[in-house]
Amino acid sequence: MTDTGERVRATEAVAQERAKGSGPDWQPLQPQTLVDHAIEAIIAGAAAGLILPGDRIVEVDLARKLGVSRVPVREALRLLESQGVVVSEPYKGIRLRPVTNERVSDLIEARIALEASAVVRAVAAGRNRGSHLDELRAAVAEMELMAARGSAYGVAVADTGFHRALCRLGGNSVTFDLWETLAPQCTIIFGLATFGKPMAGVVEEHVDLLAAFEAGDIAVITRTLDEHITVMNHAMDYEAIVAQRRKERDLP
Amino acid sequence: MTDTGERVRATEAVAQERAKGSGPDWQPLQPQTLVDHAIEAIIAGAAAGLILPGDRIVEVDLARKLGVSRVPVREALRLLESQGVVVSEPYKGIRLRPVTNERVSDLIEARIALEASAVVRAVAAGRNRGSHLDELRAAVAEMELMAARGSAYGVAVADTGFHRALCRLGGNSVTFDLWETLAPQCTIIFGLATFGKPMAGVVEEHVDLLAAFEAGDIAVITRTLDEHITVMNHAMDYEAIVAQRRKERDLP
DNA sequence: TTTCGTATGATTGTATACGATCATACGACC
DNA sequence: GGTCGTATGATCGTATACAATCATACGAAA
Repeated sequence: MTDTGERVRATEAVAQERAKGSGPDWQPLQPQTLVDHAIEAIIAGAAAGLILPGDRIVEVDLARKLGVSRVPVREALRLLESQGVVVSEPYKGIRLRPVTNERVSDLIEARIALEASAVVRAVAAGRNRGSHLDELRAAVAEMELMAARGSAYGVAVADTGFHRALCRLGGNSVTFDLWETLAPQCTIIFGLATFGKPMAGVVEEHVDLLAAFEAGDIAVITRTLDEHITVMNHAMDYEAIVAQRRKERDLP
Repeated sequence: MTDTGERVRATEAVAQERAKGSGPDWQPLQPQTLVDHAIEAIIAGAAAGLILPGDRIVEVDLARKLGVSRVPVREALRLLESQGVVVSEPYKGIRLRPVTNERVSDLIEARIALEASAVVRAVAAGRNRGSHLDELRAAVAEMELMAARGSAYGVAVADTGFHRALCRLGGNSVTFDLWETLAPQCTIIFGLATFGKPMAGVVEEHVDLLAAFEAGDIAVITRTLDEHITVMNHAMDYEAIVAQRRKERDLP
């Protein structure tokens, strides 16, 4: 049984444990340091639009807002920098990474590449049948529920869960960790875009994806994944969305 | 022209600039903070076997050895943690990530997946001809030179350069950054393994790879890349190598 | 003998204080 | 008027000091 050894947030750690299928086991609880809290807060703040892509992030301000000193904030920012969430220039400052349509496209493409690799491996290992699909099915069900309720956020969360589970089934912990690296950035971007229109279509797409996965038809899976790209990418102008958000915020 | 915005070491930044082919341009020089030095030192130390996988890393000791305070060391370790080079448990300690054969295999597989994705995109964009190949050719030449000199380390460096260039030609900065994330771990592992035997074979493989790339034959490229995996993976027992190193170090 | 409570040293997490660097603005000099 | 030197406030980088936590060892009580 592979253990990534990474530190993960408590909620995810639980989900990860559940996914192993070996029943509810004791989870060696990890202390939540202020660094972890800071990381989560920054991502959440970015996804909520409190800080917009390109915005300056001043350590002391952020530290004051979070009620901690600069040190944990700095360490959190360093970690986020290595994930590409923020960009930093020594002695000049840190800012939330600006969003360009090209970057969004690259981000999605990279994510798809990782997932495709994972899927191929999962199918090769026969992890595309039976109880292995439990988590995927649950995610789809959740997605349908949230779509019915009209909760775009809920759909987005379930969507992320689906792809995460898919990636984990590949069994390659490195690939999975890389995927996790990308996840926060996706959260931020899609959070800003409110994941607006499709909803119903998205759900259906995942149903298809799941079916193709169970059938082991890699060509179909790859094609379906690729459609994600084109839809996500050409359907929205993320730069415009950010500009719009900025205008809304700066005027009143 | 895309700018990843990441902080990179000066030497790499220069190479990156050169690779753009737009002539020697002014490089906006980046201050080298102690954090950067610490990162480099840790990776170098690990690759040189000063610290072995699984070894405890005590902040204050490392800080003393590097002649700096704990803060930059901590930040460096945070960054390396997010890259998977070290693992950390709050209040308990940080250690160099233990090496298992499975992990090495996963690492290589993930890297190959990224490179394959990049290659497909590079070929699709027509960046597999003419001056785009300059850097690749240079890397192969360097490899041949180093092989002739019998410098395993030199070959390894050139090898890394080749694959980095290949990945960059894909034009997806996210994919490239992910690849860079994996690079230090590969450096450490292959550094320990001394990259021993093949040498001549490795050089030849890259010549083939380059030819296939120029021909745009994706199937051949993929297959050649996959051979890397199996060779690297099944040819060596990394766990045994580390154990051997440890024994050598602990006894005298 | 086993188990539990407590003390102790080591190590990490966090806060504060200080030094280094940058961007900007202003005024002197040409 | 333009260019350069210099001052100033803001911000980041680093060092030091203190608090929190852990692993271990030791001893008392059952």
